[in-house]
Amino acid sequence: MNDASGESINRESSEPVYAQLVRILRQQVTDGVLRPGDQLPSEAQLCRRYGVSPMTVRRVVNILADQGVVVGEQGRGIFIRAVELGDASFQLQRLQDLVGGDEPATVRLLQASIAAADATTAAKLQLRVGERVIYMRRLVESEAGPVCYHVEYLVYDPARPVVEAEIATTSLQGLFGGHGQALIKHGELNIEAVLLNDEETRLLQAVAPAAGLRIEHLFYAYDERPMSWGWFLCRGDRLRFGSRVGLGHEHPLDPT
Amino acid sequence: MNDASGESINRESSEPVYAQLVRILRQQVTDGVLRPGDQLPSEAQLCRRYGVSPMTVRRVVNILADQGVVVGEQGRGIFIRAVELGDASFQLQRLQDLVGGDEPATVRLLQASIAAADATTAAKLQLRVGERVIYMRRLVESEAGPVCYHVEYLVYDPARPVVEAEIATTSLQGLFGGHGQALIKHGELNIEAVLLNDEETRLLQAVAPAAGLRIEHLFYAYDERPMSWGWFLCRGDRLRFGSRVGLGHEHPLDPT
DNA sequence: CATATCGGCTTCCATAGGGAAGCTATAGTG
DNA sequence: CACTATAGCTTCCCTATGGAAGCCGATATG
Repeated sequence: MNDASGESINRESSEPVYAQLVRILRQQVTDGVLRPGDQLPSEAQLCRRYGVSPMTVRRVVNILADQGVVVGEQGRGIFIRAVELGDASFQLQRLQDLVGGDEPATVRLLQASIAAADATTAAKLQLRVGERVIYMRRLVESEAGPVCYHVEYLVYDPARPVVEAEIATTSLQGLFGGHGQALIKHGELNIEAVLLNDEETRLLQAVAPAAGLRIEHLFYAYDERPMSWGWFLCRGDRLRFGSRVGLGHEHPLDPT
Repeated sequence: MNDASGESINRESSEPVYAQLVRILRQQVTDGVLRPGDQLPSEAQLCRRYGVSPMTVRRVVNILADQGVVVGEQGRGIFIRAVELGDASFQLQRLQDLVGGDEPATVRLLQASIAAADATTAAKLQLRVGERVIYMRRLVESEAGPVCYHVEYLVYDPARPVVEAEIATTSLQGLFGGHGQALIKHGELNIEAVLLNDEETRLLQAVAPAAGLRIEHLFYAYDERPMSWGWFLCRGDRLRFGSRVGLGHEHPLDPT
């Protein structure tokens, strides 16, 4: 009450105390009350000021720290971090949102066949040239036209027959969600800009020469053997990844 | 001791208990002991099993949860999450690392002059057409040749004269780190694939037609007014962003 | 048999308190 | 004056405990 420094904790709210405090402190940063380089009140002071326990304050500081808002230096204090260009990160999730946003995009299966691995594919999937792979091509279409062209090579394993559902996947959710039956242990992604070749240009109904975003993916099964290699090819003018740094907006890692 | 289920907590280690437990549980996931959909032992069980306090277990679970390894459902349990394509995120930090990795890239200032804002620039910077802006062009070069072309428009504010240091920035660190003197409140980033125009092709010593990655940035000052607009243009074949999903590797958010 | 209640489990939140390690400025010593 | 020791602050870690809210199955009741 004698403290005119803004909001205080509402004990009745359904919002947890720690979340409230995170919000309050973030707000002070966006309002410019706290600026990069400034020192936060010490944890003990925050306890008194907001009437919460040390553990709660500790938790709040931890959250703010790995949100990149503050940085703590043992024995010195907690300081507001300056915004850096390198903080930006692009979530692949956005691709799903973007395309699935207005009108849920449909996925059309262009081809699904069994082929022999060529040199490149064999190298990626750690097979010998000529071994059998499942070759699939899909086209993601929104109402505005084709957006994304997806090529994928799957290791053909008679012991683990590829389920129909896998091939017939016709939703982006299917492509993004559990690939197969959650057989994937981990994956490596690469993103780069490329020139579309003739076929790609035609499929995406672009005008040559056209640039595209190529998102390559390589997934490994639980036995650490490559399982799927492929890439998404998106028209440069129809797909854009956005990101934000600093505050003045909701943090991507925020809950709810 | 009677518990053969792997590692236990080392009380003497300098590694904090919570960090050890995080590591142990992650390891169990990568080893396949715990698989997507599996339920973790309850928090109480984890306490007994590893001889740590409930609060510590709670903290561990929180960390794993926002690392995306597990997901907790109130009243039911904590479950291992399946790897999803959408989990991938590309850190702009990598650009800095990539170029600054082997041989630190140099930044050459091609131009720095005062110009009148055209329609596009004025719109971005919320100025009127014709108002003065600082126009800068930089070329980032590694020993392998030009990598990145940077164009930037700064609002010309006589009250806040642009420091020499700002213009003379010749290191990537300078470009990425504190832009100016940490005047930036927040920024918006966009990444897309584009065709290089003639000048860009020439500067980057590419062969037309060539594709490039365009990273556009728009920075706001603390008064919420745009302050800087520009973009990085990188040769598609010289820059690639990598990312990983799932385990079997160190998590990007891990400390130290 | 169908339905409702309850008890035991779960995740989650918050508190109070104690202690280790690190920084800094001050007081004391040569 | 130069240098050292110390006291008081800081972040950071961990424990022990209690309670809220949600899920689920067993038990009792119509």
